[in-house]
Amino acid sequence: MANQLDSFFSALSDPTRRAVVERLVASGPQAVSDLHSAHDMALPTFLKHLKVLEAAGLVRSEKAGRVRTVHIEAAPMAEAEDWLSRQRRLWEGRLDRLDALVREMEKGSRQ
Amino acid sequence: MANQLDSFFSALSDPTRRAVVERLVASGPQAVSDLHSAHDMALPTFLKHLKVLEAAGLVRSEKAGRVRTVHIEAAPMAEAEDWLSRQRRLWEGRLDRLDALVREMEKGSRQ
DNA sequence: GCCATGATTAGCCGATTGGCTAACTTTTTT
DNA sequence: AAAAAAGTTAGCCAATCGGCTAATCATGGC
Repeated sequence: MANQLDSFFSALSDPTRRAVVERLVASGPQAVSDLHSAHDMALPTFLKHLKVLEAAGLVRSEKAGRVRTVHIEAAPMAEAEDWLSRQRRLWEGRLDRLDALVREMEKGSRQ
Repeated sequence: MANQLDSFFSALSDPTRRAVVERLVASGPQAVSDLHSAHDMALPTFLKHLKVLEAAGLVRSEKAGRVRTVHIEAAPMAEAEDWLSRQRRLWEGRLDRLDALVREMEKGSRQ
């Protein structure tokens, strides 16, 4: 995937993966099988989701013995949030200017 | 797509579609072919992207004569932004509690 | 009335996605 | 040493995605 935003948004477009992120944020680092236990799918399928999250940089993991522990990497989420809020601010700016224009026109037509 | 967030994030995971959103936010409503002119792909391909955006509720369009004009629908973007910022706040809250715990432990070990 | 313009529909194609099972490896536990 | 637990790898499958061309429809200008 070319852009960072591509893989971030794409990773978050799946409800299983958002649930994993939510759980890691809410309850801290978890083992793969603990995370898996909340989802009704085969483990290899679930592992693929984790790999997508890891490839997007949203999550990291370390293996100790036979247990792999996964934790959130919150920083990249800020990037997506920034994009969205930048668009929102631009959009609100447009509305303000439109507003001003309307007021200007009303003032003009008032005499 | 089941969830609203699914289709929002999925719609925004493509650079062409983000570019369309950016342009509509920055420059206001545009005709389909005006939007298309900025992208090096066949018109039917581009139309599919617009349909994805429209299905996600990020964009609306009206046809007048033979021209279809597309405009942004900013409200749904707030939903994705909210999800992200909620996660960030929860995450920061965890960090704060962790911080407090570390300070507590340091205080304990100090005598 | 005809032609150009703007958009749309239908259908093809290869790559990716999200699911599965089966088989295997590595580490603990007994 | 054997068995159980935790992951991992390989490979299959159907559905979706993002691209294309060709053909069609609808409207506007001449």
